[in-house]
Amino acid sequence: MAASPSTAAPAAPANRREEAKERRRMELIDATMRSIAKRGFSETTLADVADLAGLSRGIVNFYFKSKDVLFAETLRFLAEEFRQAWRRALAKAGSDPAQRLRAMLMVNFEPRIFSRKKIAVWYAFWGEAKSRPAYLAVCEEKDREYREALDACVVLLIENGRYNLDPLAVSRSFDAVTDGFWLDRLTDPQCPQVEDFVAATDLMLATYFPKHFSTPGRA
Amino acid sequence: MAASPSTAAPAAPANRREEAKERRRMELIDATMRSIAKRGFSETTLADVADLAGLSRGIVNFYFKSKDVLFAETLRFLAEEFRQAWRRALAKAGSDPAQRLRAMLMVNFEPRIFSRKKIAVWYAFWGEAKSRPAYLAVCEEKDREYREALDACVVLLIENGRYNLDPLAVSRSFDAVTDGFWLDRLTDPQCPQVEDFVAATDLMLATYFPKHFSTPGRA
DNA sequence: CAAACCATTGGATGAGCGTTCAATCAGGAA
DNA sequence: TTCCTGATTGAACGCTCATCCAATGGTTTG
Repeated sequence: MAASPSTAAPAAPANRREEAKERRRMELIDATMRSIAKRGFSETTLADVADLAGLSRGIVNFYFKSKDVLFAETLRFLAEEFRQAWRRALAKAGSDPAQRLRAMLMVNFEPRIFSRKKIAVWYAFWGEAKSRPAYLAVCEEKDREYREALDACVVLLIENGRYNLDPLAVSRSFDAVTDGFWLDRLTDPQCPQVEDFVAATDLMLATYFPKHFSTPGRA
Repeated sequence: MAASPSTAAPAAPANRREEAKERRRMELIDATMRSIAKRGFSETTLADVADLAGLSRGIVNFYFKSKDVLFAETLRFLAEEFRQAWRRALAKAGSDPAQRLRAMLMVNFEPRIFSRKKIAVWYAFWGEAKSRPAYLAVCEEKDREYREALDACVVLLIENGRYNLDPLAVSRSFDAVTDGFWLDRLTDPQCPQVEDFVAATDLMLATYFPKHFSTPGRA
């Protein structure tokens, strides 16, 4: 855990430079997400990104080689954030398969993840993904890893409870339902609170795995 | 049901003109969908649409007032196709609430609907919808109508079988899961056959409503 | 303090695109 | 056949945008 010699001094100048640079990159990625959420992918311009970041017009091409690279890095940031979130949740969930499965699903509704801004960006990329292999690769890897972890939880839980269920079909359905809730969040501007989505997910868990989950309270 | 005098003659010249015009419009809308599916929304140009339709560059602005209008009409076409599909399915399903619910869900997997081309277009629009009120309105209306019909089926089925389920949560989940399957179809280029999605949906039906649906065969 | 370096600016450039429109073409009417 | 209406073409226009770059300002180094 000890820092290497070259990075030992916390306030070393070279360090501050690097930190500042990293912060700027993040500011630009954040501005990119805001712009996509506000204007849509196809109307996002580098000028708008720079404006939202409060910086000058030419700045993006200094920090990122091109617009395409900026977009790819933005997507990569989102994928990494999501990956870390479910891994953290899994670590915190302990060893009970039921709690592990629930933890993996509930990650989708964490405030940091379940924001209209970020969901808008995910959907913008999905809309473009087919034609841009670089984006598709990032999406696919994120999806594959998450699905594999989800599959593992589901398989264990089905064995554990001797449920008569096809694990792949169940896993696929749980994965799909959270993506569908994201879409609701994106297109349905009013109503459904986070709690409603959590409740629907809990209900689904209790319905598929009644020995491990109890039905949430009803109105 | 009788045609009005002015449209009575099947091969009247004025009719042929109108028919040809309508056919051209459809060709252009189809080319638009192909272009969006191939290149993504943000890289779709009118030149590409015209090329795909095998027509000249300026043609789109003759049939549609602007690029925006062409896109809006494309979306409207998809929404209308979907609406008609589930209404037809509902009419054919008879009066049994269980069969009506299943029919409404299976519409999502009809070949005409569940094609990568069309799903790519849906997702492209969802990615842009937030920033374009005209698109959002079409999407919302389509969603609202479908959800209302779905809700009605679910409510009836829950009453009918005296299930202890929150109808809104159930309806929301079934709606979400099909949208999620669409996303799988879009981003996951290989594997899952239509039959797998149908099986997962049937499994979900059987799990929520065991008195009305039996678990599909297992491997 | 001076010198060197690096981040940052904002205007210039050129490509690509939507839109327009005058010219051309085809098919039905007379 | 000839005329006429409306469909279709494709080149031209003007605008927006990504990219580039020479000049500037600020900060670290010696």
